[in-house]
Amino acid sequence: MRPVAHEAYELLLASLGPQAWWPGDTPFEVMVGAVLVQNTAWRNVERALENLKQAEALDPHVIHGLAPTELEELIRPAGYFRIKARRLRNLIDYLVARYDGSLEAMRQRDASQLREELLAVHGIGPETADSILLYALHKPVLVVDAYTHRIWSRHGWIDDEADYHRLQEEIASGLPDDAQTLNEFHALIVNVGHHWCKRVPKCHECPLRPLLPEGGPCEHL
DNA sequence: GACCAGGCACATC
DNA sequence: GATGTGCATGGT
Repeated sequence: MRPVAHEAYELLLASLGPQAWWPGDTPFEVMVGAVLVQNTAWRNVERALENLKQAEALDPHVIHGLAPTELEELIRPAGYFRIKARRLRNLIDYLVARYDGSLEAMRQRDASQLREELLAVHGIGPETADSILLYALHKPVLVVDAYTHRIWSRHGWIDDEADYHRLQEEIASGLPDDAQTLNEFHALIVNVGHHWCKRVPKCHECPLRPLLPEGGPCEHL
């Protein structure tokens, strides 16, 4: 029997198709988006990114030079704007100080070292770090988010209490170790999250139903 | 008007 | 170590 992660991946890819995911014109935009989307709906992040573009501020050195209140106003639509302005600033301070603002330079280092560096930045936790590694730097790293956790625990594939790393190991060990697949996998999971596995779930129509043992249940069936 | 959204740090016990 | 709380906007 193949790992459930791989079964889920194939099933979702077949039913939903390739996602071509993480909106963003440049790696830097993706990185900024990763901070702005913390516990926030993506549509709100879009407004904030649009503001930054309009102000021609979607650039490490420009943001670096912005006054704190200017940055806050630009990203306000993304919510938690004071906190996020600080977090973004911390991240960009690091990017400028260590890599002269170049994501290309950053990408030359290996993923485990970058992960440590990112986690040392105040305001960057495991998910944000992994999102940057995968979607901005194209490193083969699995991103685990609230949807992943919800889906896996509701189907009984992992203990409810499992932390980020345990869930990440559990799922990643069943998937090929390449950025393209891990990107696609997380994108498919978010798609399921958006449409079927919210707080109020629609399990009956979910494409993952075939993976339930006969008679269910996902916790909400 | 309540509830929710692709986290994280911090306080308190 | 475990549990609880603040942070804020915009859509349903």
